[in-house]
Amino acid sequence: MKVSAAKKAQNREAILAAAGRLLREKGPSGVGVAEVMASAGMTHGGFYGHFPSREELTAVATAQALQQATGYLAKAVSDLGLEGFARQYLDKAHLEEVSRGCPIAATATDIPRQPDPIRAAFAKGLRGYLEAGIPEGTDRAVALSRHCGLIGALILARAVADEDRALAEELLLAAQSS
Amino acid sequence: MKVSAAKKAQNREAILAAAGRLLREKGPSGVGVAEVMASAGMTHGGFYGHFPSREELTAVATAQALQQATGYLAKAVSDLGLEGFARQYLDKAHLEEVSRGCPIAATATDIPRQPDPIRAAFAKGLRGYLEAGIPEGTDRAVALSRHCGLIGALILARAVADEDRALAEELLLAAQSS
DNA sequence: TGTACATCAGTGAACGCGCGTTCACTGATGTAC
DNA sequence: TGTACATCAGTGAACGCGCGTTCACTGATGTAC
Repeated sequence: MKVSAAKKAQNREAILAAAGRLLREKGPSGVGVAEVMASAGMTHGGFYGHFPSREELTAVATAQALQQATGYLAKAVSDLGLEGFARQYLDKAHLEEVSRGCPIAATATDIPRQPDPIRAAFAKGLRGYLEAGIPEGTDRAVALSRHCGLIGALILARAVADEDRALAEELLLAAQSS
Repeated sequence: MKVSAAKKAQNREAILAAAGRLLREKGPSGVGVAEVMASAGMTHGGFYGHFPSREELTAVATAQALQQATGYLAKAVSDLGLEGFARQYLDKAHLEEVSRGCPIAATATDIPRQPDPIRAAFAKGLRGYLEAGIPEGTDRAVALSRHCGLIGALILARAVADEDRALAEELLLAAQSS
């Protein structure tokens, strides 16, 4: 059952959207062909008409996720400044919003174990993200360090959120005021 | 071929040591029964005489790794102060020393996806680690925030170390003087 | 101290399951006339 | 505009592989006498 070219493009977007969600929820090795395709409303066999391999899909999804995050960051910093962004980033709601939240905090420790294309996509994406997160007139090192603190706090808070909610919220709050 | 009780205890330690290494290198789901046992000089079948399941081994290895890190942190903070520890923690050498380096920076984003016992071991271990990392007379929130920054910087630096070494080193340096 | 025997730590084959990938097939699309 | 046909997107069965777990077996340990 062939589908129209427009529908095929739409299916590719659905696959990528599902991969982006799974990437954040389960990490790069949690992006499974069968689950992604089911989540996009198809069966697994059709996957290879869209991407040459699971690895390639994961790399594209990684690049896309970091681009989305960069766009969001750039807008927030320009609208609210770095500290305004920090307040949003460290909001308690971000603890639970894993599947559509920051892809860096969701996957960072998995990256060194991934194959080349995924690591490359992440490295390129992270550089773009950080460059976009340095407001005019802010010292570069200070801003970089600030982003390390924000991302680190969210990662640690999420790691303990289920078992030690108090510590999770304390970390978010502590990182808020630098 | 039964072995002596002393040898059995020694084998258990070898299994745990191998698991601790693999935990840091490949994450909690990278602690595989066959690889751990081979690395400890045995075959996989004997594993279940030491631990009831792969999951239980991973939980014990996680608890042990965080205890080791806490011991190291406590000593460094008492000898060098928090900023002295920070300089050691952010040393370039720590980028490569994954298998015997900080287990938090090696596994943190994997933790929310792990089963209960592993998450519990991590949460308990992280609280202990952080409490041990607040020097006398230092504001609690400031110290917590500082640890978020250190761990976040190492995680991000490692994520890009292979593809963008300059950024990796810049992040370590930026986080040093925060 | 020496001997006979029960115990049990580790071996390696086997099983079930999930997952990435392949492939013959189907039937709707879109093109050539 | 209508018809005939080639194309090709998606289906679902099948394959190979790795991994966690089980189990019958072996032979060294350590205990009872």
